[in-house]
Amino acid sequence: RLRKWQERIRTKDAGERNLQFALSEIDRMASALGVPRSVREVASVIYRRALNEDLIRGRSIEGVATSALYAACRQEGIPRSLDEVAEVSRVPQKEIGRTYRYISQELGLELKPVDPKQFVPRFASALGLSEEVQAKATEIIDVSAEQGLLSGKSPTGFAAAAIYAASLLCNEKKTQREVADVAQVTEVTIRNRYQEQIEAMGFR
Amino acid sequence: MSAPADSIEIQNVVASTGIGQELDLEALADDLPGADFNPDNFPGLVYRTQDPKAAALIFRSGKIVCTGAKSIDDVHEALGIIFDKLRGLSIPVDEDPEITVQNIVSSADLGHNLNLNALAIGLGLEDVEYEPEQFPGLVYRMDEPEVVILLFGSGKIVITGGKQTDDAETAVEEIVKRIDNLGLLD
DNA sequence: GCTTTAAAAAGTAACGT
DNA sequence: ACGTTACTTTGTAAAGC
Repeated sequence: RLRKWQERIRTKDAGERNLQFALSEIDRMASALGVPRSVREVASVIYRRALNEDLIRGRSIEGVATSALYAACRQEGIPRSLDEVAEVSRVPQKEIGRTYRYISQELGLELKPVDPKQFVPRFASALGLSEEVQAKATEIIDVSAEQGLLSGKSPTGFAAAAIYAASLLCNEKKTQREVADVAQVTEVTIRNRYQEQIEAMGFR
Repeated sequence: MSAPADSIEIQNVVASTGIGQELDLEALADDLPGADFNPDNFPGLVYRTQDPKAAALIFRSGKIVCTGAKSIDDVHEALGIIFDKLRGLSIPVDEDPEITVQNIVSSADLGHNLNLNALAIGLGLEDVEYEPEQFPGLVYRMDEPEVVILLFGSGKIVITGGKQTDDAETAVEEIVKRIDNLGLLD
């Protein structure tokens, strides 16, 4: 009756407010990450799909919104690392990763593993490196991945090492620390990947 | 020729049982040397056996979980030790409590490096979870037998979720077939 | 969902020296 | 630049929040 109707309206209003909140959060995080409007739209679509499929029950709105944005970046070919996404979200990285795996599975997103090459332009320009270095880093990634060195390795660490190696080869040297900072990996990881990659390239 | 199935090693067996008798865990914690009991953290009392090495979680209801054993025989041996310890404390324990194996974790070596990127696509993205930013292993859920396999670039694998001794062997033979059919066994 | 227990795989990280 | 320790993932039961 009246009470039931009021509750429906209240629920509908609450749902509407939650959706608006999620979409505004996606917008805020997307701006902070500097991703184009198209990615925000893809993220919104993923979030609405998750909402329609009732995937938010038992999860935080912000967690699903962040994961939707992370997924959208990957789908559009301009991935952000979980670290980078977690920096602009109020949700812990671990929860973002777990929620991403869940919605990705449930919505059948079937996203391919992140390609380290997709980080090269962004990391290289943040370091002020030339197109030549970017091309070299891309080549190093292709060659070492073909030789099976990529399996199990973090895409950001793999890209960081290739950029470090390329900066040396092109006489535009950046320190391991500088590269590590923009890629958000440790110098140890860059060192380890770098050693394998220069060997794969036939350098030594 | 060493078949991958021959490299299978059981690493951990989880089993549950019960003594058919309620327990006073506070008293048991005092009477069992080496027992860990922190009811604020967890309702179970933790008791470790040395030979065979295993850990038991003992609950107020008398139900017991045994984990860490390297074989099903070790599970029975470790629980036998615990049953006798309890009887030694004048606690009545059922004659021959039923022991149910809940999970067997095994490792194996396929003997070839694996291209996990190609494998993720080949095995089917819908059945695979491969997020190297979060974990270096590819997670593959197999329906028959119903187990989960973790595959690594080195070709080493982990099989978990099985309840029968031969689940791991069946799973290894099956995954080798599937990988080979994809032409991804180098 | 979480809490605890065990074990493997390999990568990454954070300590201390 | 080492070495050590510890965390990530999978599965599983138990009692209770």
